Amino acid sequence: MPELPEVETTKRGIEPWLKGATIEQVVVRQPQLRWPVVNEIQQLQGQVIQGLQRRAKYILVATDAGTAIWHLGMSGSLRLVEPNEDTRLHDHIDWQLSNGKILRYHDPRRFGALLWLPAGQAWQDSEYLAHLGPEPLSDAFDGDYLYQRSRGKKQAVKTFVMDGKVVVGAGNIYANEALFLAGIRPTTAAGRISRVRYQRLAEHIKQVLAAAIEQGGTTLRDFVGGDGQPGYFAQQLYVYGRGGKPCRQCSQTLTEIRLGQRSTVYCQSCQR
DNA sequence: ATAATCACCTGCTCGC
DNA sequence: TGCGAGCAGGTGATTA
Repeated sequence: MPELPEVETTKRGIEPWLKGATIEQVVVRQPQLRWPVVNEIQQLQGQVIQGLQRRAKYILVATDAGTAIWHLGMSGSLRLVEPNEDTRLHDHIDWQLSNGKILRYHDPRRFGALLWLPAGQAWQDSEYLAHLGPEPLSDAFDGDYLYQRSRGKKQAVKTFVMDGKVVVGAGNIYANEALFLAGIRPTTAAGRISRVRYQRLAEHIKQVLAAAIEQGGTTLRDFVGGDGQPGYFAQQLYVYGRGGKPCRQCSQTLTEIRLGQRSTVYCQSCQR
């Protein structure tokens, strides 16, 4: 489920129930995730949650003892459940909260993670976060930045913008969409795209992510009781998942290829 | 250094 | 109906 808009929506959805609550118990049923859940994670017990932050697709939970860092991987989800709700297959971690709720982590593919950063180390310096590129919705990210970073690169522009060291949050769906909206063919070498075209691309990356975050707020607002499964606003996608179907702008059949092992869809007429 | 590929893991869909 | 192949929203490690 999680691209950046889904992670942001998750963060916003759970924050009201987490902030100010005490973590009474941490239950780890399956520690073998992307990285093993360390025993030190138990230091969360008894801690008051000071607040939540998102950096890239990571959700940071701050306490006086340290910071817990969630990553949802490809199939992870976090939601609040009532204490009497039975656990299901792949419900790997629970946080029992002082307000009676349980924060429950579910992740069939186990590509996600729960990391522990002891107090005293700034999370920006964490080995998992230090190398990350700018946030796409920040002022640090714009067309000039993409232009400068891409000079001399022969890599396809799509894999370039999906590289978290360049910019975070441009996952496969939104990279496909932003490239369509910017009229740029995903296979074009990153180093051969003009400044002006990168300015358009950066704007569309911002726009498509912001719009999805806005929708996420309405589509999966209910993190208590609901099943927490978001949609991808499929009705609004121009290219992702639409290979072989007609372009919504010009009706030409959309082309689907694989780029860096990821499904890539574009319009040969609208994207040059 | 750069760019492409592999690997982690389960579940679902598709074609035979 | 069953079964293998291929694919899925991420990203660090490994290979050319």
